[in-house]
Amino acid sequence: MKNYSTKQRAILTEFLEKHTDECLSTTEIISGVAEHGISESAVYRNLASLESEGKLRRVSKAGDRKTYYQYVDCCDCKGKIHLSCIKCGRTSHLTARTGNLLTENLAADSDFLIDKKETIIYGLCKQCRDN
Amino acid sequence: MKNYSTKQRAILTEFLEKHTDECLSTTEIISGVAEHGISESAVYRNLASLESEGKLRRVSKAGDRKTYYQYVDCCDCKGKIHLSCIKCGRTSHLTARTGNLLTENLAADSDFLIDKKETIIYGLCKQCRDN
DNA sequence: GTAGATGCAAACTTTTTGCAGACTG
DNA sequence: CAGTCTGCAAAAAGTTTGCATCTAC
Repeated sequence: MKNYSTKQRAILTEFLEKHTDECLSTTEIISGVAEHGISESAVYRNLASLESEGKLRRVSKAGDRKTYYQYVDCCDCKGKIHLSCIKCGRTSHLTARTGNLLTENLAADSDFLIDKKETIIYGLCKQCRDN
Repeated sequence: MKNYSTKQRAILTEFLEKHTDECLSTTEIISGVAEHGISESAVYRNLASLESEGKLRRVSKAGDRKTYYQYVDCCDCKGKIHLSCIKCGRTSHLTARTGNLLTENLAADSDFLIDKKETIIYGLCKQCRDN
């Protein structure tokens, strides 16, 4: 079963790429692309397919019952662990050095093999901490 | 608005404590306590309240659209970062040493203040990696 | 031409809410 | 007694699915 490149999939992907490293709720995505001509069901089907391809990650926020998605297919993200601010929602990346050190320590301490793509470190970014 | 200690809240808490560090879906929780006499709505209300007290964390699993909950109020969990195996679902803890090192590196690299309670590191545990 | 994808509407599932009665402190 | 919580049933929200039609390759 291969993917056809349809207009709808392109619109959705373009929208997600514009919002790389932001967490978007399903509702936001649906209404964000609706005007360009995609039905709700096509959005759901494409989100599921992008997720299974590993280009999209579903995340949940504390104290909020909605489903959020984050596009993680950009080259910046490759092999990097995400940092996500619980206050402003913005995402950045762990430096390779600290990431590698963590990977090594996890292996040494607990024989645990980290999945960098799935892991998100939550906390406060510099700006939000200062305010 | 203070919490009354009701029979239902006690049943739910006891159930969750029995499954510390496991991820339970809402459905599993509801059916797990139903026989002891709690309505679905009371479960939802108590889950929400435990979550807002920080005793419970909502998590989502890749490729699965359900909502999961993890009880993080046990003393073992205090101040420790969780490791969660994406294959078997079991959870363990990052050693204090590696946790502190990570905290320091995050502060030094990115001025990022980690929230240990919210952060989950995903990957493969020793057993699952070997099989 | 065929495998896939889409839109729509209906079916489901999950979660929230209103309300009267029951319980806690 | 006042403030909360519970169960139930109804409502709302979120997600999936069947089907006829359309599109990509």
